[in-house]
Amino acid sequence: MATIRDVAKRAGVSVATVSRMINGTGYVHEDTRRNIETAIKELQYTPNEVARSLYKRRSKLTGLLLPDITNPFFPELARGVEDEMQEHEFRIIFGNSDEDRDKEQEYIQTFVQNNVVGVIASTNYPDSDVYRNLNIPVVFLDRTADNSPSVYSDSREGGRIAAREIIARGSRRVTVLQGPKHIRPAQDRFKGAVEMLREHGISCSVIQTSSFSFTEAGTWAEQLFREYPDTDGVIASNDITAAAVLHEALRLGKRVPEDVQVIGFDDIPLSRILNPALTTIRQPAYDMGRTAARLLISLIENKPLEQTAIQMPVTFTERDTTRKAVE
Amino acid sequence: MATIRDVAKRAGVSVATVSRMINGTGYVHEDTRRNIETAIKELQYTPNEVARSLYKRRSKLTGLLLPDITNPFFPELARGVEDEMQEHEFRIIFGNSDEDRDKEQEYIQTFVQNNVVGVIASTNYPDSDVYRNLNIPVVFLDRTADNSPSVYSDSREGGRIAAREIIARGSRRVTVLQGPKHIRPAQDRFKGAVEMLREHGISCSVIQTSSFSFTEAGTWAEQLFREYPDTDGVIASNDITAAAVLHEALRLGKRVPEDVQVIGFDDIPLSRILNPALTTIRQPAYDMGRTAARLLISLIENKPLEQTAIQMPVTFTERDTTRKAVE
DNA sequence: ACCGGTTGTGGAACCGGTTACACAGATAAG
DNA sequence: CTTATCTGTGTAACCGGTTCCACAACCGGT
Repeated sequence: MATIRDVAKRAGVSVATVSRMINGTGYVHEDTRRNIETAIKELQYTPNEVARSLYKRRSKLTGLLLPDITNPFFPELARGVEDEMQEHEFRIIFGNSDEDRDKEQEYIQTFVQNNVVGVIASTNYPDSDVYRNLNIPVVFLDRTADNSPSVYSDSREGGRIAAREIIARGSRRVTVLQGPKHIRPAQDRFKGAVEMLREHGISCSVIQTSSFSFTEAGTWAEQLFREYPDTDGVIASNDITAAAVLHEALRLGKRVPEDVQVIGFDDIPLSRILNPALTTIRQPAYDMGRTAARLLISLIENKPLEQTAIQMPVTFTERDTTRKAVE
Repeated sequence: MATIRDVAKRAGVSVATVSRMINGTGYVHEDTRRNIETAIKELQYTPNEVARSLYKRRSKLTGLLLPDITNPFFPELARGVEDEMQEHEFRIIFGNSDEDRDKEQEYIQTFVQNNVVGVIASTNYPDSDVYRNLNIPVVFLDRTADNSPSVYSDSREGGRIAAREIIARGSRRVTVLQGPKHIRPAQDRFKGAVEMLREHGISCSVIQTSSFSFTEAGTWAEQLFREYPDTDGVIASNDITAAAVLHEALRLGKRVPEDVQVIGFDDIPLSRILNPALTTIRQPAYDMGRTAARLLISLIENKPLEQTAIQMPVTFTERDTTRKAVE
């Protein structure tokens, strides 16, 4: 690997001049510039980012912390983040937290040890010391913290919409899947749904789930129809569990949406491919990722900002697991 | 951020001693050790990995290059890689290549600029100069290159199995989805399937697809049933396209598996949740990721290896989009 | 001819670690 | 008692960049 000194020697100048030429800071004579350029080409020189980062105390790296890339909602976020970062020459150190505080802390620590310039985190503990003591910008993604930069969607409203729509379409014995206790957005969705159900005087059954994993989702679905066999409407806590519920309902010979309606949450790519296609509350995941990255970059560059807590719209996406609304 | 000099000053020793104590190299008196430990705690010191990396010319970072994290097959790989790396204290710089040579090259370059110790890449161009000139270990994942360390599965055999099983279950007018031209495993699956079909004297129709995206998958599915309406068996190039085919078949009122059988490839998590659940050729994605990471780590640590090209088994996973085999 | 500003360049300190080397005291062996 | 070895520590060079500062040549204006 060629160093800046090799280039300097070959071009017959000092390292300072090479550095200035590369970074476009300070004066460099046209002839010198050409010499350096050819030297760089001949040696296939590329600057060592580590050395740069050490002196400047800031790299071109950012940290991205997500609960679990295996949950199809997160790759969308990740991709949005990545694309935006990529366009601004930032790179990403990535980690899965599994919603685990220790793992999360460990990652954040290695992020700072590597001089990252900023962090995007999807965490349940935005108020923890780990973040408070960080002296680089952090953007919370899919999660909120008061007064902190964040990009999230209105889960409570999403829950309300789901309930409103399922009621409007005739379900009266609704079961709501509560979602993992420690995951804020899941709880907010749940609250929103229950709230709206109550406002309409409709009582509901509840199934408490403790993860979003594909394998366990089937279990909740079975439990649901075992405990509440006459359910005629299910509000799931995300699309994965909704898909499992749908699967189980059909397995039991129920017709969807005629006998049971199902509404999911997220609108992951697979939802439109299910049979019947899943009605769901859409979060614009990819855009959320991009927006979070954009926000972080602004923070990094100290740009003035109108708002740093960005709420994204949640939309009712009507497909085939719900009936037509009665006017 | 506290530096090693701060710690040294506080503990009343030199930086060399602190460094030795932290790294467990050389002698350190028990009393001195305790002093340093408390100093570290009081200052909340963590070593700057960038400085380390600069001197040692190797970091604790590895590069992971995948085509598109949005394709549900890759998060499984990524997760496998991440978990194994995590357990060995390595971190990951991540990038999506979109199967694009330039983007790929750009990422590899920034990987080396950041002193990564190794790279895991899922690329269509394993023989390109980018990799040949790399003087750090590379493991190709989901792709092969002769004599290079790689972890992949036997796509051709997978294709053969898919064809064999769909024939055994009675399909005679089979359509094979070819998959993107530049993606090796997709072509191998295709070849395997066509080969086996020919061996059984069964001719087949072919639909050429050019991506694995969710949005376009629907288009290929429509085209398939438009051009070959009497198809009674579909061998898809992966589970996403299979899901789209399944969706379209049902939309057209065909019964699956009675009228049309469908076999996918990959066995992504969603496959078992589809209705009917998708029969597919399984690749052990998570394990592949883990294995690749393990292999890379061995390479990094210069461990002697029996084999560096690791082929993973591909298994026929029978679910409900195929009929029972006739004996 | 003199002065101030612009242009162009190099030397050297610095970022925060690691490690080669020197050295001193203690201990063990002969 | 001498010498070799082990223990424990500090000084300073080094990794590969960036930047401060000094300095020289050149320019135009007075």
